Amino acid sequence: MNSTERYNFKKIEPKWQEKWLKSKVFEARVDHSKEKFYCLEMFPYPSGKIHMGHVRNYTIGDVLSRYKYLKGFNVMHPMGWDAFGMPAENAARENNLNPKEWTNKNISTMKEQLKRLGLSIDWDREISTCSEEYYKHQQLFFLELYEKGLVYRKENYVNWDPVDQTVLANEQVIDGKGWRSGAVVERKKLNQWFFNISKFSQELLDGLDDLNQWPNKVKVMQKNWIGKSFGCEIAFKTEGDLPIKEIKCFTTRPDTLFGFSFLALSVDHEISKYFSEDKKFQEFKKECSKTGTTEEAIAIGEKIGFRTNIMAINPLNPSQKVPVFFANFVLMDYGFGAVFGCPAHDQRDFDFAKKYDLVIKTVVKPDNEKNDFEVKNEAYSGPGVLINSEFLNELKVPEESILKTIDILEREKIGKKKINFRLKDWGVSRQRYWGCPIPMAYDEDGNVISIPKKDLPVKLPENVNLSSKGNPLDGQNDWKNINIGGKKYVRETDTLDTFVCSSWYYLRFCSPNNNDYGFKKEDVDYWMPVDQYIGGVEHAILHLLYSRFFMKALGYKNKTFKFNEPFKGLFTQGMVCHETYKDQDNNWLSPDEIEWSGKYYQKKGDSSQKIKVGPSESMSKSKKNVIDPENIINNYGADAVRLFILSDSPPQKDVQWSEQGMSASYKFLQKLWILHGKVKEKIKKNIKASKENLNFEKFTNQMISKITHNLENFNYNVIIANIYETYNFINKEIEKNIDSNVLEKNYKDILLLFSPAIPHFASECLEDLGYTDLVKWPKIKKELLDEDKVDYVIQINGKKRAILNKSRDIDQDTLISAIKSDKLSEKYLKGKSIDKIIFIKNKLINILINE
RNA sequence: GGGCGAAUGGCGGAACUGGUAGACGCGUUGGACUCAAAAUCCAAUAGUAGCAAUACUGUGAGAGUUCGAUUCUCUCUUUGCCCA
Repeated sequence: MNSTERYNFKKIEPKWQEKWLKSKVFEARVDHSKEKFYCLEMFPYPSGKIHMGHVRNYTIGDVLSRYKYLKGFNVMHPMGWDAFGMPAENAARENNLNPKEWTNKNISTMKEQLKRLGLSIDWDREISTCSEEYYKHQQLFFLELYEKGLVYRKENYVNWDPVDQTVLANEQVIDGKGWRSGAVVERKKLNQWFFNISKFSQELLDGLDDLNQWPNKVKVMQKNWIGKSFGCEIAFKTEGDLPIKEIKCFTTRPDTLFGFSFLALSVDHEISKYFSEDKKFQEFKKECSKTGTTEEAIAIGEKIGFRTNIMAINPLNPSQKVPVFFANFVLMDYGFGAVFGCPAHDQRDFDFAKKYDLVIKTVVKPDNEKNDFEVKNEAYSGPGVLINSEFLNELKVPEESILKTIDILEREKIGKKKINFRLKDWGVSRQRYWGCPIPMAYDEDGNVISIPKKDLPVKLPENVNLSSKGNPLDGQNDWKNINIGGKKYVRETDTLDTFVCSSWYYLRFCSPNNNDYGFKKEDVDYWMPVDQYIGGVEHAILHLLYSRFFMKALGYKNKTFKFNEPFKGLFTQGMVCHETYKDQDNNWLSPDEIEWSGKYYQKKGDSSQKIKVGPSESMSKSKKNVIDPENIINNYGADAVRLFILSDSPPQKDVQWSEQGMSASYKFLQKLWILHGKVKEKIKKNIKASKENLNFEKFTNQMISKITHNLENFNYNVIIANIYETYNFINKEIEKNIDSNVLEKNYKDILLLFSPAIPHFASECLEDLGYTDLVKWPKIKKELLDEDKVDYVIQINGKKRAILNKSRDIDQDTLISAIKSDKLSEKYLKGKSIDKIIFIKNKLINILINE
């Protein structure tokens, strides 16, 4: 090598990538003599090309894997493809392709792109969820869960797109219309398959306590999603001309029962059937569906009700009878689809009562109010004391009041203590082609049977007409009509939600080639749980909760895993953002359609078109603020991209893409390369010296300590700063006379410290010095960390006045006399008396004087 | 509406357990090299005053605890994210 030669990543990066692949250094094998480390990033959806979000996600994971590898762990760092899903089906329909071909083509493109990032992946473990080899195991799991009673079928309301003849997920309904067809979405009852995730509500909640390596915010989100509430089930007796004698409600505030002034029902409540002939009720129902059924619409929208002729009786005060309403703010999903209204202490009930002129009776007063306190302009939902509640008066709200009231209700057999969860069962049926077939069938009477396990997998048929309306599998008569044991059956034509595929892929990575079951127990026992899982926070709830559920469901009843939770550590990285640009007609422009004129941005080659620069937002195709990683890697190389994507922000926060930052990272590697040449030359000179050695050793040692600490804490942006610091230091120090042996040893350690972030570069430099097979993370020499001289901060009355470099471990008096002999004394202490001295060993002294 | 965070130079961000605020990078300015530009190198860069040494102010605002607060406590403001 010649030090004047530029660092040629185009030659060097492919060289190392090939080397790593051929020598299988990243191949993971069960080895009980070593401690394992399972590093997993959320696997990508093969949409076509990788994007910057992937680059960031996988770079973060790679830094960690490489570090753990050097630390001596047996690392497993696999990669796969979340390959089923709608985009493939849509793309295939639009371009008249086969989803499988489309998907596999994307996979091979993206795989090549990922390889060019130099990731330390064991590609022998690659899996794809759309392969039979994968989904056949999933079908078996489905049957196992079915046998355990964790899978069932029921009728449920869905968002139905009447044009596309399909079910839409909530997020596919935009302003009440289908995202693709634009048709007004209907509510429709459909038979669907469900996973009984709510059976594990309490377990899923309790499990969160043990996940101390998860971000707190994710745990809080899951906790809220599970939504445990403690309360009471109350049966209200009713009067009226309907054959209904009581209505059950769930409430978390039974203590406000004396403030009861109406009972509100969901329009889907079973009682609604008695009103099916009532035109006014039908109109009301229609009105309700306009405002939408999401809780958001309900919270913001107007509360409306439909008054029935039924009256409900207050169980604690039978002389009180209140009207029963249907109301748009009650959801059938929550409790029993019925709530009792206490306007004084619930804002929603308050608004409703005002509108329909209902009684507002105050039953809770804040502690600092008198007994005649009355709720006036808004509901009071805070703590206090019960009033106007007869035998409940003076109970403390909420500590005493709720439990005491429940006791009374239970004694009187009016109510029951109850825990309610918000978490609903997981509907897994999708009326789609490109998914895992559900291994079930129906006989002529509609009775369900499961496909015999020996007949698995239920393969997806290949040549399917995707342009038909509705579920393409419905039209596949050859495929759908089957014969089991001489009897005719029709296959289930729905496929599984793709979240099912991603709920167990982390297990498959442990035994990717095991043919007769989804995994091998001994593999899973060794590798699981995932030590570090890395991905976007957008999966904080669904994917992570489903995976946790799946683990528990597989272990339920028969199998026991050595662990309860699939992901021991979780890290959620931020998004990659970029400025947005619009021309004067408000059309989005991509960064390469614009240029800097010297004063403002203009359209390339058109100085008359001034560009409006918008805020930096997450990269998205619709806003055209996307930077294609492939171009960037071609121009700057993988290490430079890794360096930049790590450098600018802490990994858990959003990072702002900048061209300048990117090119600075590239230039830095060039400088580092030149420096490497200088160091190498110095090493070759075989200098014997001792004078400056300690300096270099101390610095290296400090860097080992800093970078190790920062790696352990995901401060990856600081690691990059540490690399720059190291460059600055060596670049100055190298001018001095350094012993060649010492230089070589320490510089080798420094290159090792660099290698998780910029692996190609570091490997090349190490090889250039003759180090080819290094798997040892440098150790800190404790004795070098302690300097024999220490900077003491000298404060006078809490203000920093000087820094004195004195011997380590000196006592207070020695330091004081040193200060007194310093010019400091003349300036600040002369003629003043010292009141008090605060002395912190090896750090600081604070002298308090009389001014 | 509820929950959880965040707020530090022109910008992104450092600061281990309360103990030198602003590491590192970007940008900007000045200089060197060059016929010139780019690239590269050197230097400066929180604010105010000053030629300077230096002094004072300063981590969203206000209070509190402390010898000492970016860090701990309370109130407020702004903002982000999540559930809706």
